[in-house]
Amino acid sequence: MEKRVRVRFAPSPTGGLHMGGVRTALFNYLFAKRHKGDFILRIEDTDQTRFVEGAEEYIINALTWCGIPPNEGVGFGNGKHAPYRQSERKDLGIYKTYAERLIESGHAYYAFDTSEELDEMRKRLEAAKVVAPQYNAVTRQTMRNSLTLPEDEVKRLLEAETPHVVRLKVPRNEDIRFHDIIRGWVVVNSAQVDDKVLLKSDGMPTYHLAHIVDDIEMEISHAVRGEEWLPSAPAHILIYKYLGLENDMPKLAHLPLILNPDGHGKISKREARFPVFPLSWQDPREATPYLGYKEAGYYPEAFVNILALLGWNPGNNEEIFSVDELAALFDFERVHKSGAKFDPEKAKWFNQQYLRKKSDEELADAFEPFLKEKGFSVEKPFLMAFCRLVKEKVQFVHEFWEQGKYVFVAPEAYDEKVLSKKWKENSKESFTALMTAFSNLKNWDVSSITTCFHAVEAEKGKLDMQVLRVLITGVAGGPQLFDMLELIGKTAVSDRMKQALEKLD
RNA sequence: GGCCCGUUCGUCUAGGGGUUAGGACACGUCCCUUUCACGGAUGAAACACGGGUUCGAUUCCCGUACGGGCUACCA
Repeated sequence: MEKRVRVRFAPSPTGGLHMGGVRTALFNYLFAKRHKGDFILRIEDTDQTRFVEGAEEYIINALTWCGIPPNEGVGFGNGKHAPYRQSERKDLGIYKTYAERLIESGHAYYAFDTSEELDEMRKRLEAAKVVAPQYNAVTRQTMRNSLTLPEDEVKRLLEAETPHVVRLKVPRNEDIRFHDIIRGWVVVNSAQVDDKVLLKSDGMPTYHLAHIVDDIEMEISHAVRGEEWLPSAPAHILIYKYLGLENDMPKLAHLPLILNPDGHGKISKREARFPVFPLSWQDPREATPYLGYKEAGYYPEAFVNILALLGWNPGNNEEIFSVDELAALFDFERVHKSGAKFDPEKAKWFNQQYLRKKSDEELADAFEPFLKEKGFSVEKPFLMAFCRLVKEKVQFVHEFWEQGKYVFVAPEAYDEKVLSKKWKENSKESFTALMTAFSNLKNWDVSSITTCFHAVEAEKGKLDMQVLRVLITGVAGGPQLFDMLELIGKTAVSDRMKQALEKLD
């Protein structure tokens, strides 16, 4: 019988959760949904030195904003496997029990080496032209551990509470073979694996031990994580094996990384030319906050959509998917092996697709605060009409201002390019006639404006619409002109034309 | 350096032993439009290289190159 699908997202609270992390969370969420399983948030706070205030809360908020909330875990309700913070689980003695099991079966040992001694060992090896110095089957024989020290000495050190770690005893030369859902079979020789620290001298487990213990205890069915974990997977396989849990271990899936658009490497927060965090992140150690996708004007649906298509796609030409649609389609079979460079331009396009689906009312409500900030306040129906007109031109709500501010403010300058090309000898006369005709109009709506415009043209000859646009708005482009005129209003249009015609000869 | 993973247009990708190698973003052109967009059409643009295997390889295998990851008492 297949195990119930239970997956986890297990970040460490060492900073803001960036988009790579969100993508990992997303794939976990999607997979859980698809199989009607559980999605768990576990906080891996085993490194006290890297703990960052506010990070955990940020992670919870970010997942919530993205619309991919876990249904179990820190911040999302306790299941029967609480607690979900590793620091709390450590206090329960969970990890120590497993570490002791490994020691008893001879697969782990105590090591008393100080960090100075470890440094010395590395230096010595480097001097001897060893390219990758590591604590392993060979070097452990020269170090101070329960494998080299006399039994009574070890006992004495332990009783004296001498600082020590517990290390995994990795065999010297043994092929470790494991299966990854995305990558297939991977084989690594144990000579490449060092004797990983399982329990640190402060009593905390390392990631390597802790995640295995928790995945087992929490009945995790699939361990889905970033590709950066692939090299340590062989050590993890060994731990499962030595614990006798090979058959209970979760299936492994290592996700491809999200890479920087132009430069190299995985995406980093320093890149700064586009947001890397879902929500703005203020690191307590830094002065300036990082802008998030939310603050940049992205819809969470768009953000999630973008992320979903980085390293996965449904196999057809469709690109716009809601989270629910993604969940119905998602499959590790279709997850790529190679990393994907993130394209900020396409990200904007995605947001535009979602913006266009919004109603005029939603857009008006969203834009209102921006307008207010600029010092304007208008009736809702007016703002809705405004949004209807301008929405085709924007990718973000805040762009409504830049793209349509002339509806609210009379222009101070007029597009030189258009005027130098299209402003003719008789332009002033014809547009003055148009202005007069406009001011005599009884009804101020698109059809009256259109009729009036044509009537003046019949009398005075062709009137250039782009010139008219420039006279009213100052700029060469914008939404449907006559609709704009209607919106701006008869009085304002007349005033603006008058002002413009006075400035132009 | 070592180990591991990868490699289709600039980017995200579809495809897969025989295809005019498809789509999307960005870019160019045209149509629609008395303005501006949207929209539509269209163009340029890719199988990293070298060896195999095969009647045939972009697709399978091996090398090379390139890219990425890891190489901590960090995750």
